[in-house]
Amino acid sequence: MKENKKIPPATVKRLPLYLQCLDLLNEGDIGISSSRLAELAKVNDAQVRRDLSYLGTLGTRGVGYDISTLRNQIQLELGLVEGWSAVIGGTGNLGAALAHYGGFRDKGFGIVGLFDDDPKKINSQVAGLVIKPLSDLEKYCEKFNVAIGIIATPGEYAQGVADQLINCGVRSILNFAPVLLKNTPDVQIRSVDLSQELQILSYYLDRPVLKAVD
Amino acid sequence: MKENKKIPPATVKRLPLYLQCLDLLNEGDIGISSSRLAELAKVNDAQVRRDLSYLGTLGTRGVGYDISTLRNQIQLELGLVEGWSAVIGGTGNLGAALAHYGGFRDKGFGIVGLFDDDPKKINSQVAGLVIKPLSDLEKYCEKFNVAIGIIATPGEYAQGVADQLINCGVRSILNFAPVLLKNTPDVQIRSVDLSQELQILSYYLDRPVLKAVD
DNA sequence: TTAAAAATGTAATAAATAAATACAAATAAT
DNA sequence: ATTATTTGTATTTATTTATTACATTTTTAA
Repeated sequence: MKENKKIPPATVKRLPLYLQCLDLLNEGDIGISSSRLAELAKVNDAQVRRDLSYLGTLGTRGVGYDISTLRNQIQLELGLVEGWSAVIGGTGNLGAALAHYGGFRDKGFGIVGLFDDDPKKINSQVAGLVIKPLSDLEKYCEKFNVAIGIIATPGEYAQGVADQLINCGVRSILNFAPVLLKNTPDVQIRSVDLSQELQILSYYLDRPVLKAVD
Repeated sequence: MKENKKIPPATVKRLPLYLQCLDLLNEGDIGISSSRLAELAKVNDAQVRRDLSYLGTLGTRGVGYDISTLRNQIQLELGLVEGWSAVIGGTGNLGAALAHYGGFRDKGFGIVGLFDDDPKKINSQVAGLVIKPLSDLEKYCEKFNVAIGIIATPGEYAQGVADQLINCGVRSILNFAPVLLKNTPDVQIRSVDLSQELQILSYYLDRPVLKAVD
């Protein structure tokens, strides 16, 4: 368990963004300045330096940051080098999309199981994985030491799947179902609601002057 | 165009949440108090009252809020009654998932076109819609008065699709590709990066004591 | 009829976040 | 050597968000 350096949530949110920006650079590039990174990430350059300073003294005065050091340190801080295993509950279109999504594996997350309770789907394959019934969840969690559960079921099944995940020891859940999951102590739940995002966009649709924030 | 009442972004973000919570209530329920709604939405009850007060004087002191009035007013404020048309660019797994996703139609958004430049996909059907080449985008935008573009392509094509959408007069974009789109004046861009969400979750995975914020 | 309870609306305050400024310290370039 | 560059960080300022507190209104009930 890492000690709690207490990086502000707003900074944690920007770290993946910085990582993304670093991937835009040319292969040959060695270093980058805070101002250049700020430009790519569309934030203030002092903010970049402040954010990065939470990870330690990474840069060199008068020079800038070494790109590969920066990438490594951010990945380390975010825990992207731990090889976390994840499972996906729900294998409809969204579940399948997530299973195929290369972005997860690129970032060090391995999808080790797909689960669904629809008899028509069980034992069929998606993205090279055989869909299993949720009753097999515990077995998988033990075998692969699953750290993350991704919920992609219709709303009405989401809480049930969450309960089973938590019951199997999963302590981090990324929820794509359009429901608010119950809070459980020591369980981190992060929800992404596609329709809510569209609704927020809709508000600003009529009001081009206003600027939405993240 | 609506006048700019300037509702704080944090409030705009919670309005869809309140709408979701209202849908959880029993059919028979007529009214709801700020504290009950706060409990469902997991926020402070004063926050609920403050948020709702931006929409006008909706409640009755000593009584609470009329559920259907509340629902109507939030929908009105968010522009969910305008029947916006949307198109989806990119018809891979994620695009298909979004095309099938009922949550959009439920909230008043109509998907009127699917676009992809992969010859193997053009003219095939997904969710009852025929996939068209992006060269047809302009025609569709005129015909259906498309207000929203949803980008679900791989990262490398996202900016190109965005440019075409903007060129066709689309002024609101919901981007699911893992790239930062260029800012364009008067164009609202909202990005959802699935892998970034997972990375943020990953940070908190090792630090159960800390509490993530949205 | 009056008093107590319930609940909103909002002013005032507090907390968190973000942005800007400033500058010493380290490095590189001339 | 001197100048220019750039980090790291302290300090300040501004902005946004969240919370507290309470007057006001309505309902309930004694």
